[in-house]
Amino acid sequence: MGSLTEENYIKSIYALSQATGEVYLSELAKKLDVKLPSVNSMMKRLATKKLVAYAPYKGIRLTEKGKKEALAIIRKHRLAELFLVKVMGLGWEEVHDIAEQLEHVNSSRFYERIDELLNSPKFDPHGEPIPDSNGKIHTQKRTSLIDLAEGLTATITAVAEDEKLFLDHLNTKGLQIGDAVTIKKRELFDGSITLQHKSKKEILLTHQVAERIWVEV
Amino acid sequence: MGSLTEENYIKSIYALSQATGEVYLSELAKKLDVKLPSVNSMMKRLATKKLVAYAPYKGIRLTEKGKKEALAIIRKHRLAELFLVKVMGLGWEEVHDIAEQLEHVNSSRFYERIDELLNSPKFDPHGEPIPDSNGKIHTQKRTSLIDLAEGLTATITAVAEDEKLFLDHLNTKGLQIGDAVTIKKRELFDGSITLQHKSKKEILLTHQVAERIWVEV
DNA sequence: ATAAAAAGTTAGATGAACCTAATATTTTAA
DNA sequence: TTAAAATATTAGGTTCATCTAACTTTTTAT
Repeated sequence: MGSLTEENYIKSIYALSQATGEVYLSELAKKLDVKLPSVNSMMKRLATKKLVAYAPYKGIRLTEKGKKEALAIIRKHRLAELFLVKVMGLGWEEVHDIAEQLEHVNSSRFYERIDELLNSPKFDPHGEPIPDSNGKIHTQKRTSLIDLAEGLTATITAVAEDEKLFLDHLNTKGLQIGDAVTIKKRELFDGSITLQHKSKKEILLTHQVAERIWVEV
Repeated sequence: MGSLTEENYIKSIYALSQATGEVYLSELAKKLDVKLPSVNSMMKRLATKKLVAYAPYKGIRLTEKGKKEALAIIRKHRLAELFLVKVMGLGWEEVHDIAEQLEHVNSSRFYERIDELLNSPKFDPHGEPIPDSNGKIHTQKRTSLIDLAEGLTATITAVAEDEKLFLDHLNTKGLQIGDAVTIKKRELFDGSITLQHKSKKEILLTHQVAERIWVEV
């Protein structure tokens, strides 16, 4: 296991390279809130440790070893989040920062027990899949609320952001994972969407919010 | 809040200065497994932060501010231990190392919830008192098993070591906090003690073990 | 009481993780 | 197609937490 800092680099590289398999050093620098030279020298170190493939002036990609480490950290993060919600009774909007710390706890026993207590869960409180202990992860095909035609009904399966502000917003709108919603109206002008919710209330979401909500039709 | 390293220094100073109010640099160095110059320079730093009182060639003592910080860490450690045992179902012999990591988690919400779930507990799984959120701690007068006369019956209230090897040993002997024991025989030759246990079994403890078990008559 | 042992200090070095300033390479767009 | 913008690198410096080697102060024991 690497240092806390190394783990955070690995995790961010994994997250940012999801789409293309690669990250720019500058993206990483921004995400981690450090300057480019810091990223540059860390990449050299992670490259000698065979955790990333890195050639000067080229994008960064994780090696298999690097991916495995990333998934182990993500597993711990998501197990921790679910544990904090289900066992400790915290809200889904307040668990991210705590899980950021718990994900670095080095104890297989601790995470074994969490996994047992939660009965080997498949998804975290935000609907994100939890990698299994071998790093296998179910990546579902994802449909966003903004891709649904008017009149369609769908179930919320996940949300794209694990940030307090966003989740607080969903709380005030009364939306949760598992909720069924029907598209009442899509505004052409600003992309906002009106939903019919199980609570019978109509809910207005801006495009910015709706695109971050994943559903299953 | 200081760094992880600083927190570990503070905690060790507190533990080692319990008896006399002071620690030698060399004791600290031994406990933390670092060399004397490391301790020396850290003490200068903690002194400028007003966490320790320290004069060259003199012993170290915590300031009030330092004590408060130490007690906050100890509170987190002991709450974590009890949580790991009571809520997560781990054994008292395996929670120390995990609690060493959890005690550095920076989240009042997390510890608030643990405290609530455990109903503001007063003692950790080893019988050590848990400081309250203001750092107030109940230090009980302590009687060791080796101080009891033959024929007396007492209840185990705490054990002096939070180390796997010691606790494993107590587990094999079948001893737990809360157990009632009667002193059957004290051997003058080697200080060992034979107990009558609630399980009706006789248990032989060496002096080394018996002196680490606290009881209430 | 003084010499040896124990305890503590200072100086200078190292590696991790960061920084700024200067420079080089690659991409993009006039 | 070349100049500007974006991206990446190098050089050299900082702080934290550690080290070794050399030295000083205090304690202890003959």
